[in-house]
Amino acid sequence: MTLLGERTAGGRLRSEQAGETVRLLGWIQRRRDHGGVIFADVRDRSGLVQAVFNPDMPGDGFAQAERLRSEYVVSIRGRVRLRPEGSENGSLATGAVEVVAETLDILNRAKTPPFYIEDDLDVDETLRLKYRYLDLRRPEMQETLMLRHRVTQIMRNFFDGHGFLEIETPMLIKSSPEGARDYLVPSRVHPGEFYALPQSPQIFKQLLMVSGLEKYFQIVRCFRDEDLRADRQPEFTQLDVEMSFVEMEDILPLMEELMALIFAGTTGRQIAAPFARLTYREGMERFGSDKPDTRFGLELIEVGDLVADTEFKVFAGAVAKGGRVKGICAKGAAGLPRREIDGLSDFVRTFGAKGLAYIVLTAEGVKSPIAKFFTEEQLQALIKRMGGKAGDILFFVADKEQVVFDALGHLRLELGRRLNLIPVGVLNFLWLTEFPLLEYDETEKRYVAIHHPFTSPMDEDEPLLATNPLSTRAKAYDLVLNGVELGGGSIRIHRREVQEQMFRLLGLSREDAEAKFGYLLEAFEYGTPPHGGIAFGLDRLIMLLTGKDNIRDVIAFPKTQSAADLMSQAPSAVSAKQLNELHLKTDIVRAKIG
RNA sequence: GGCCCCGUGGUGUAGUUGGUUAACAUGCCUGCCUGUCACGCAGGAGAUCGUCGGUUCAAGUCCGAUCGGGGUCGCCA
Repeated sequence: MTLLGERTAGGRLRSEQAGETVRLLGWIQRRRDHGGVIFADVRDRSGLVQAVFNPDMPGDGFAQAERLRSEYVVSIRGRVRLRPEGSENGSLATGAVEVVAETLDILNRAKTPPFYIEDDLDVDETLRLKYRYLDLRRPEMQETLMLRHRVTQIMRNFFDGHGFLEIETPMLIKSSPEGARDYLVPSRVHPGEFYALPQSPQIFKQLLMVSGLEKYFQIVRCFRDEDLRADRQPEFTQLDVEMSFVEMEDILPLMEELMALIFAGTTGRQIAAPFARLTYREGMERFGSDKPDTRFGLELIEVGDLVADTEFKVFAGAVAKGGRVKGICAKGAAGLPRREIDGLSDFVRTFGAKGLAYIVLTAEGVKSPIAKFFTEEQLQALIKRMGGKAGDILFFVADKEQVVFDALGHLRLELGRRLNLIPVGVLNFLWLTEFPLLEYDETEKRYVAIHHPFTSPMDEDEPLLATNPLSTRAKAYDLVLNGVELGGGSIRIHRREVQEQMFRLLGLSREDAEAKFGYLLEAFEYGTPPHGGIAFGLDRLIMLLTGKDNIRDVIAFPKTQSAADLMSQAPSAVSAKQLNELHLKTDIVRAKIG
């Protein structure tokens, strides 16, 4: 019998196993040497169990046990027995039993690790990332990866059961001009030319629909060379889905079913379907966001009509210039110190607002730097519209529409956090629909696709493409959970003329469109079924399921904010020989490397 | 690219208005200990205070730059 063949999962031993002979394979979590008897907690993937070494054990076993240190790798053969009465450990799953060692083999010794291998670790993340293989020994990290595995298994079973095919798409693909910055891979065979790593398998999955595969899914790595955030890594994993002959109403319920299965199969939470829906417009007007967190109120309230004719030029002027004035009634916020209110002013400035007007409502009356600009009637009308009561603060932003939404949307979230309005344990799933197809990019002076250039306009809005592109709505949808965008998709364009019109709107010349996307346009001429799909960010989903607050904690080997791997030291310089083979020269002067 | 926070024995922290032996806990090493489980007791080793430069009689402490990490705005179809 091999070691593995007779192995027992130590963390699963219970009193029922008392009397059994077992083989433990694992790591020494901690050794407690009492001179005459030695205890050691043995850790494996399944958990911890206490091994006991007595001086009368056969051979040199006890002498070996005296040499044990943290993280030594051991093989222990012994007998499970109930712990002596009074020495049970209630805080350990295996605390009713212990393994009385008969043999001990030290399979490998270990240096003292740079940090403790235990949960609730309080150590610089730099160190964890440098020694990621040790960090991943910690139970909470292992549980996260196990949960992640369970989620992908549920996904695969689900899609298999619904007749989907898991099909791989290439990782070395053509660079495309739209969207995020590409990661480029130089071609050795084609000097001066480059592949891109996929930002998503978008075009390939559409071509699979052209091919008649009908139902596709893939759990696939995607790459975007943009700056990192707590929830953004340069490489991340998507659940990618595409179906033929579908409309939005086919896709959304299917995804709701999947989400319910995932939550039930991991956290055990039951999820009510169908999910709530909100149009993009409503999301912006009420929450100032296209991914609203609907777990709490503090909705944005329109006051433009009430302030258009007042003496307060900031408000009246904004309305006169076609801008907007909206407010938030912060319930019970009147206790906020002046300094904190001023801080909120700086806060909204980061989102482009020029300032934050406020009215504090107290039992004695209003306190506000802007109250003097309003008549008593105007003031009362404002307070009434906002539903303000004594103890509240009314906040206002007046600006261009997008700035008002953005500033108040973020202010709403910030106030929700500060005032502890966000309930724990609530899961608010929400579909956002009717996104605009396009927006205008001021820096590039052209339209850009909000979702991507392959998204179909809504049927009734198709004529608007020619007359008023910005008001065209898309057959696009996002799934939002508690203010986090889990994923999104759309019904795609499947007719060449419409796709060409789209490219024209995006400022691509006929030649550019042909050069960049000619193969897709041509494919559309060979009988392309109507199709659509969706993609979910797997890492973010796992982050929500595990309650982690950053994406690095749900990825086995993540990168830092500067896109580096502290363990392997990637990226790194390469040899002149490698560069020569790829016909590359850099303008970076650096010390010669090996 | 902008703004903010952090960097002191292996680890987590303290270090006052700049002042001479950089403190505490834990870990590590040695010895003792037969029922611990954050075992206990006794002893010991371990730091050029991220790096470079400046101010000063004197810098962990003040100033500047730089490197590394984190958060965020821009960016992320």
